[in-house]
Amino acid sequence: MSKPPARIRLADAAFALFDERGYEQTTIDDIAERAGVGRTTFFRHFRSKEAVIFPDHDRLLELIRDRLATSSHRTALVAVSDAVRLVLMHYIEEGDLARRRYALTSRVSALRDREIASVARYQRLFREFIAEWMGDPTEAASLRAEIMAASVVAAHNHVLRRWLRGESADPVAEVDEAMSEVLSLFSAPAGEDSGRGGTTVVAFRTGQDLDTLLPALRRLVEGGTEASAGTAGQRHGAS
Amino acid sequence: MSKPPARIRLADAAFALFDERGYEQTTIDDIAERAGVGRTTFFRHFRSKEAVIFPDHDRLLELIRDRLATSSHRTALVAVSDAVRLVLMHYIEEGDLARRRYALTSRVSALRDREIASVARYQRLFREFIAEWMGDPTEAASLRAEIMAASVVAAHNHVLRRWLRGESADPVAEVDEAMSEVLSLFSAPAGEDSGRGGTTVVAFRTGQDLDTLLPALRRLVEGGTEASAGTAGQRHGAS
DNA sequence: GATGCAACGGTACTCAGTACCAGCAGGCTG
DNA sequence: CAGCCTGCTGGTACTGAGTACCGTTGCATC
Repeated sequence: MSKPPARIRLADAAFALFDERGYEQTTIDDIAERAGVGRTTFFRHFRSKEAVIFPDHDRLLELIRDRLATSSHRTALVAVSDAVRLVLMHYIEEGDLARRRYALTSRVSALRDREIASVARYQRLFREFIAEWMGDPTEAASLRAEIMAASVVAAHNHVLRRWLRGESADPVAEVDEAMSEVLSLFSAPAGEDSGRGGTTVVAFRTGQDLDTLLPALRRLVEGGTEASAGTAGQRHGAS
Repeated sequence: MSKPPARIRLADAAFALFDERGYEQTTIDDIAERAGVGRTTFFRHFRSKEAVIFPDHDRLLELIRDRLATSSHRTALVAVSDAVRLVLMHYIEEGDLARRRYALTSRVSALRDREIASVARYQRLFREFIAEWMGDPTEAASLRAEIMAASVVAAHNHVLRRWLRGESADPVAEVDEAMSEVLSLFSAPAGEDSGRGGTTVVAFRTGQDLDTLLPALRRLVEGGTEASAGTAGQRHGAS
């Protein structure tokens, strides 16, 4: 029975001790001692005490970056909502470990903050990707990119946390659903793939009744391209 | 010329030293020494080194909580997008101090993480408020609350950061615009305040042409309440 | 056997944060 | 005036995270 490598022993010892006495009550010396290694060895394998719990967020971030770089989706939002699945998959593969980590981060605010900071890095990556993809440097587009990224991340986190709490049997299906919810939020009122025979109706409110604005509606539908939306109502955002 | 209180002197000294040598290169002893007080006094006024830079996030959070508790808006989203203005106002009142802090948080990742954690607390508050307000414990509603909170916060941060970077002359007007952008995202396809004489058109795509679905449209508009949306198209989310 | 290399353990240090104790000014009461 | 309480202060000593450096051991290679 050869001992498992030090890195594994350290992680195991850390989780065990965190469970037994709590995070703050456990020192690096405690962990190293239980793992049967020196204190120095701990820091050789993990940059910090927190890093034992979040080992490969950096790697995951790189994975996502690659996925985005090589993705060929029709819209930036689809590409992003595809890439974010990598995170979910990663957690699911970790299985029980991810849940133990969740139990810890729920109790220890320092760890929760650290987790949040990691998530913010994904979100930033997404925001930059979307903004670049849109190639529209206006303020409105930039705002929209920000909201899109935030929505995707929020939806993902929602599903992830449900799964971590054991409230979801099929997180993959749920994340699909959540992403389509997000996509529908931002689906452009007109344009995109219009002119393929269907009808796209723009959502708006107006003081006029239906018959009054019907001509404008008809003009919009038959016009095909987005062009003259001014007559029918004020447009919000959207490409 | 009597000296300003220790708390002020400490904050001034801290900012000055952070600018001169950087955040990590400045020790608490340095700050205390320049402020002309003992090390102990520093920790009496600020819980930690980071807290010198983010003095009153807790107070602000309470302010927002109160605002939400006493607000009487028509929808949760309006209440939240109103409450988030408190944050913007607070920063604007701080003026140049807020900008110096921003310059610091941009460079020092530890501070950036801390800032992000604070923002996450607002977002959580908003999420809980919206979820409670909706009173709908279903999964879909919970997801929607999460996305709403994230969108409001993202929109706010976008405007705030623009102002902090000196790119915005009128952040108050911009935040109004940004919030109305968010509101329009989530404006319910039907219902809410219909039947008051205006017209609310539902956004959807369909394979049929406009004339075919016009009767259904008309029925929706005249029906007043939300009821039979099924005939016209598939509905997404919403109350 | 000599060489290079990778992982390890130990010591000593800096610095953030905590705990505890002691001084000192001002206001209040007897 | 004396005594006392209170708020603010400074000092000292401690714990624990994280860093730097050095010496050792084990192992493979030439």
